Amino acid sequence: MKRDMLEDRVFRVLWAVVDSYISNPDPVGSRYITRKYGFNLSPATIRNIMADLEEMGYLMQPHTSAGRVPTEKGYRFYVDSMESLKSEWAEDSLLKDLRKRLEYIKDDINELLNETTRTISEVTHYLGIAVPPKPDRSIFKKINLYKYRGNRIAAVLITEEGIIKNRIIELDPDISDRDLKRLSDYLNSRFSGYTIDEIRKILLKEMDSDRATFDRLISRAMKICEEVMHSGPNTVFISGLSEVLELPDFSDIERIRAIMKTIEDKHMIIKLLDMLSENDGIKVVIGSENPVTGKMRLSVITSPYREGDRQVGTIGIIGPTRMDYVRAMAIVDATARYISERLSEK
Amino acid sequence: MKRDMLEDRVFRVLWAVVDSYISNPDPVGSRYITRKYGFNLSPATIRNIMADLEEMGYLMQPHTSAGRVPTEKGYRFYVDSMESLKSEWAEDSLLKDLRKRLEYIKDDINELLNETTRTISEVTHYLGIAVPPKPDRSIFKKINLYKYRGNRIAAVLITEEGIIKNRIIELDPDISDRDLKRLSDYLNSRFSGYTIDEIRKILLKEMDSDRATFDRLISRAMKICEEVMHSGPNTVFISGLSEVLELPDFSDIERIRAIMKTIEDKHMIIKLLDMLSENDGIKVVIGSENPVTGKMRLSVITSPYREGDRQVGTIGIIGPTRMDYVRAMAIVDATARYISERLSEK
DNA sequence: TATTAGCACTCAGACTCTTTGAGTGCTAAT
DNA sequence: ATTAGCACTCAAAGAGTCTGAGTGCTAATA
Repeated sequence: MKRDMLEDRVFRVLWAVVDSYISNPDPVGSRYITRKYGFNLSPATIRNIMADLEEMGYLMQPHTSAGRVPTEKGYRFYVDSMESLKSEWAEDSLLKDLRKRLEYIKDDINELLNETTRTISEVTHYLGIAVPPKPDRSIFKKINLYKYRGNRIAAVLITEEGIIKNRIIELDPDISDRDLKRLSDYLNSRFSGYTIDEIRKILLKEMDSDRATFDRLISRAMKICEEVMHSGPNTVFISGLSEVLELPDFSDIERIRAIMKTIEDKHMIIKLLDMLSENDGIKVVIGSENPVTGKMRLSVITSPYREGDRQVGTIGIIGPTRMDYVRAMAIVDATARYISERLSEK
Repeated sequence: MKRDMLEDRVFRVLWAVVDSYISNPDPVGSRYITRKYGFNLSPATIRNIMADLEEMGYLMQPHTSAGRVPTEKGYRFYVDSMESLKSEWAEDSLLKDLRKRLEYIKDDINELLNETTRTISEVTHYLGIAVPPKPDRSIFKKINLYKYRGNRIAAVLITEEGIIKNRIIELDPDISDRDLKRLSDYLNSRFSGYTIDEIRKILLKEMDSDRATFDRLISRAMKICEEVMHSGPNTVFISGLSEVLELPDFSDIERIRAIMKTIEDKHMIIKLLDMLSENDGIKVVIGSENPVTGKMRLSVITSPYREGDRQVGTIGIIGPTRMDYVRAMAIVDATARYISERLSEK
């Protein structure tokens, strides 16, 4: 009993330190805690507790005569302890605002996501990020081929989800209109209803059977599919560079550089987000919990969004580890929900 | 005669100051000039000349006991005096490299431009920028409409240039397949061969005549055209944020912030580049010569690229006013040529 | 008359030294 | 178990000094 009381108190102090540090980037001292968080204890006692917390790895001192600052472990505790209070996250007015801002955006998913990242970054002052749906798991609906300048053809692929991919492809020079028609008929009848992923697999099989090498129709079809499906560099939307630079956390030039470098390498970001979006729900990665954010003291909060019942992409936030996790999580959560709603409506 | 000699000498000193300052961001002193640029004059004389140049507005002193630094007027002189030496710009090896790097990129113009900005930024260490072709002046080739989820239709527009725009449009709910066919036939027969700009004008006229308001076919057609043509947010490709941060010119955080803000506002950049690309050839804007780069001590170098004989877009560089103009101009020039070549081949 | 040597002067930047104050850990008293 | 009290630490800010690169001016020189 006594034991429990103690522990509880210890963690309330930890919580207070994190809470204070999040809203103000100065190391937190014992006196400040007593005054502001009204434990009925003297600074000396708090000091003892803090020393314990430091030993346990939740806090650290930037230098001997300074207050304490949370370690990643400390943030982790804070975040985990918040998760149970999910219901209280929402700041209604804020979230309503959010929706309002996105409401007027047209149905184009890219525009929607782009504007989403902007909005997120504006309200949080962190980086807003969004990965658009990968076509891999979307369903082939129709492909159209047009002749285009000599030996090139333009291929337009439409999926059930409304993703439209297009690409100009160089084909053998002498393809006739009739061939083209046959080709697109073939593709449409053959693949309609499969996911892109499945189609890719089918194509691989076909390729193995040597029959394909002789059948021009199929080899052409394959080429087209390959090209169209791989087209479009994997993009991520990122906004808020200027926002993020306003944060006191990024007053160090070296740090800014490191971050820019990371951000410019979109592949890395995509990889990171992919890792996080494997299953449902909001996720928080704190600093070195993930190699990408690694040494840069960055945290990432993400949530997948759905189209119907399938999750197709991810949105999120990148910010310093000293981040207002509660607010950020609320915002990411609400935004992801809203996007899902938009994509799934009707 | 004597007069000319003098003037010539004065400007050779100016040239030397700019040249030196460009390769090394320290204010340039009189002694340094005599040693490094081998005028057969004493530092004292150079000092006199520099004082003259300062009075004429070509140079300035950061503080009394420092060397001189070029003003914008000074840079302008430098750039203008270089322009006549255009032929010597090319560093062959560099330009060949450039081409090699872009060669393997597929025919997709966006990918090409994106990679172009990357390459430029990497070799110059400044920001690489590119504006993709505006569809406004490209020629309508074909539009295809597909039914898509209830009352929406997917419209895909192909232009002669191979720009493919697509958009999902909400139309009256009860459109039949036959109507859709009629609609696309109408659009295709009516507008084929016109530029997007022209079509827009035609549409405006139609709108005036009240006949249109009653003819469903036309009003629908109009809606579709409007939506498709306006679709796609105007984008600019920008690369090299991390590169640019390595420059000594951007060791000041405030400056970085200002720049980020400018860059994030793509509309501004587009506006800027549009202003510059009105006619042919390479352009250099130095600092406050343009309101956008205004107080930020940034310079912009741009060159339009062509498709066939029409210029369709712009590529360029943004960097600090203390920029290696000659090299940068050479690179922009060569790159624009190369892009034009690629777009116009076949 | 144009150039230059010489000299006094200026000033940013680097360095050192000191002060300040917030915060700690430890010990002894409660 | 808690706390008051005290000695100690250390970053940050300020003051003073030194240095060196660079200037402008004047008087001597070619």
